[in-house]
Amino acid sequence: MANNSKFNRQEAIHAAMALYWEKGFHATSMRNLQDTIDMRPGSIYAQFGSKEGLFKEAIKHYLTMSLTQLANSVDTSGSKIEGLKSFIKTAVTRNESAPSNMCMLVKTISELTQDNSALLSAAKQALNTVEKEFSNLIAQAQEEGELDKSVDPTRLAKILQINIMGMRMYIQANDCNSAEMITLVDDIFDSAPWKM
Amino acid sequence: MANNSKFNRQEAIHAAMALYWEKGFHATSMRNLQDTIDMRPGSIYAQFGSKEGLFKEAIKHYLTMSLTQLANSVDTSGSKIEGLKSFIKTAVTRNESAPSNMCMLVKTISELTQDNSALLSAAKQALNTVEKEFSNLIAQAQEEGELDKSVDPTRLAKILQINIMGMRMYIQANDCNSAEMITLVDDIFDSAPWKM
DNA sequence: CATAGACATGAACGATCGTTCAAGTTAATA
DNA sequence: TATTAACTTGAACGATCGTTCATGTCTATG
Repeated sequence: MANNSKFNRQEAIHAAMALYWEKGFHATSMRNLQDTIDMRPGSIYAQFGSKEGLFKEAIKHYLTMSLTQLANSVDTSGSKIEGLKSFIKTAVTRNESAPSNMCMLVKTISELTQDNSALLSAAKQALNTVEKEFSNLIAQAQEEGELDKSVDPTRLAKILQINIMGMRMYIQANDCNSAEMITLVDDIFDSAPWKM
Repeated sequence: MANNSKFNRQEAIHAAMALYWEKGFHATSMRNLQDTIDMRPGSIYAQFGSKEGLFKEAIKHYLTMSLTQLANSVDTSGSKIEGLKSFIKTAVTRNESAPSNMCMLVKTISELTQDNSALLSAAKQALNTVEKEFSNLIAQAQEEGELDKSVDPTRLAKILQINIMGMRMYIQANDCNSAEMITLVDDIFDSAPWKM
């Protein structure tokens, strides 16, 4: 073996993810990626097979990051519901340093068609995993007496997803100030049918 | 003058809109468009100037269609609120014959970056026009005693937009059955803070 | 019938796309 | 130190991109 230490796979995937997240799949060219992750075409193709292969890795990495962030939120808050709330508030708060204010999975699902069916279903599945984790946390909160048992965790998770997607999309579409957005978030948290 | 009768500008724009709507801006090539709207490159560029120019026309046309559909909904229902509700229910109902289940403006705002700033702001502005029309209808409903005056029309319009965006995005992301979706829609309509 | 001018045509342009691969470089092993 | 295998490199490929323009086609007018 030889010459096998230089490159850091995780760093490359992370940088690629950031670029794909910002520009979307089609607007990101392999030459953009070459510059950003500082690898030459041969190495990229040896490692990831194709533009699609690298995108798949980017999605996987994005999902891992999201689930880790959610878990950290819960740990820090010491409460399932408060952790979930905090995670969601972060998601719907403008962040200039992030590649985009939208969820990368949502952007992908919005952009791609059946012409890239593998990537499309990978993104859908990842988003579903997040929703399932919401649902798990809600169920656990109920077991721990933190939340009324009358609401269906699956259903509540769904409604949360819809609201997060809507709010992030709204932020993308309007250059609204964050104070205004926070008020809206509070409204939505306070409103039926979930009462969190 | 001569040879000036053949081509129908509106038909061309309509067909182009459908293709852009389905595939998005970047994934739609001029050759795709040539085939779909049955025009040769020279004619397209004479009429629309560029790929961006044609997209701009597509957005304009989409906005016109949307506002017309909303007005028709209100006329048919004979009530501002019922018309608005019916318009929204149609929007969040799966429609296999439409180019996409998402709003073309939202798709565009999600896809594009500052690299296409003219198109991006055109889409944002169009979406804002729709929201303003929601707000107008709500205010009129209040004047006519159809809706409680305690809610702020601007604010309610915003919340409606957020929910529509969220629901349509959710439909795109999940291959959920429409019955399930309709129940969710009803839930959201029935829930605070708007009580429609 | 000839002319003029508006419009349609599609071959072709340079640029860039995703991708390949022969050649070079590196470091562990014999 | 020579060998070997893992890994990097970047020139180059054919395809396709958005766009241009010389040429052809058509019809209203003189």
